[in-house]
Amino acid sequence: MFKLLKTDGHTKARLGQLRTVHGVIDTPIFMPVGTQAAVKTLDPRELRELGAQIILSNTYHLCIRPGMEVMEKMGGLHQFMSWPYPILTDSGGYQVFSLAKIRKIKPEGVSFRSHLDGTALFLGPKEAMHMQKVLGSDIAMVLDECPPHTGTQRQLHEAVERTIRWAEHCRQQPRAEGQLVFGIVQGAGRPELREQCAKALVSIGFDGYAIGGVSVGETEAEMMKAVEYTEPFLPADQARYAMGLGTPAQIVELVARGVDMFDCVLPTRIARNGAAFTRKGTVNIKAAYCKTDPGPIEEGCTCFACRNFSRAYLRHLINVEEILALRMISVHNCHMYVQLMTDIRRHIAQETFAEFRAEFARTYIPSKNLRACKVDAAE
RNA sequence: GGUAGAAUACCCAAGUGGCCAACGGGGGCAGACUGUAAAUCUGCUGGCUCACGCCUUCGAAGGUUCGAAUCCUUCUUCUACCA
Repeated sequence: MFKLLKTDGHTKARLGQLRTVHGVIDTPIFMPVGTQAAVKTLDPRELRELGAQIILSNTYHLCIRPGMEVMEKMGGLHQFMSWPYPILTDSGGYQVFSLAKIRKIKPEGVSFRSHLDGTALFLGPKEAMHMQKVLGSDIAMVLDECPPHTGTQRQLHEAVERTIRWAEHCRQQPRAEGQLVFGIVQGAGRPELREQCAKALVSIGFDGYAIGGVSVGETEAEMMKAVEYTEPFLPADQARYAMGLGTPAQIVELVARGVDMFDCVLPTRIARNGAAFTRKGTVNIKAAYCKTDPGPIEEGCTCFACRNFSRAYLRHLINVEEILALRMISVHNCHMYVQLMTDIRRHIAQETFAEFRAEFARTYIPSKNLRACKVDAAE
């Protein structure tokens, strides 16, 4: 259950705690993504050392491999992956949208084919909740429909209607002991749909509310708008979770808009592609200028990678394709995200969050792509 | 000493008269990545403008031809075999 400890005086930022079966987590919080029962390249000890309190995993992927029979026999996800701390599982709604090409949406769920071997699968509210019960996650997500943000008004409206209906069904399903269930607000960039969806979910009543349908190809400005259209309709005494977001700068902005929970593949994915997040922006460790750079990824960082290795060494490891490079940059990036959240919480507690936000916006240089979004936002 | 073969951009390597500034790899450089089908994907990689275009390249020097990396001559270097 969520406990709101403090609300920032100048922004909508909140300080809170969410009690789950496997422990209490502090919000605002970042959840590293462990889609297939592993945060790519990192082991539980490393995750714990860098400060991760909760991780995310994915029902769709675990359903395909190893399958729920295995998960059940192995005693659930925590035991299987040796992570005795909180876990949030996504329902698989996003995967159905993002990778199942041949899919048929029906009132009772989605039939589609596995991206691996084409096996015919069916995922409905009942299946999604049952699998998450088997997994034994601390927080289960309802099955939602996440349409492309470019959808027509009618498509988006239907997706919202279906998402609400499925949410009702999910709510009625049996769940694991103490498992929290979060509803997911859809509605793309349409204020009226966001409002409709949020209100309907709140009236059903969930343990927390997620804002979905973001980071699906829209601009940063549109993404912020989607959150702004949704947040006012979410209860203040419940956790709000922005699904799949975001960059460090976006997270700071979203916290200021009242979001408590985040997950994003960027820190781990970008790490494997040779780039690191710092408080000043991303650093491409592959880049030539790191060739003889004796400094750490980020000056002053206390993560294992920065305490021990130079950029020059990490760049070398990338060049010769040593796996250690991917692990160390993943350690750093996750540490950076987790540490950012710790700082955010401290600043909210000390009433200095507004200043922190302004300073961050001033000093963090986003990538070119995101800079384009900033220009977009200014218009 | 003789015979045969080979020399292509940073490296390997295709190309054997015009469609060649030259396939494809590698390497190098740059960019992308947002509820992970991602240790992935995309672009650039002779020079100048960096658009069109122009200029200099395929061991070296000559030659044949309207036109040569491609044909001929000589030279240089390397490889294999024979002495």
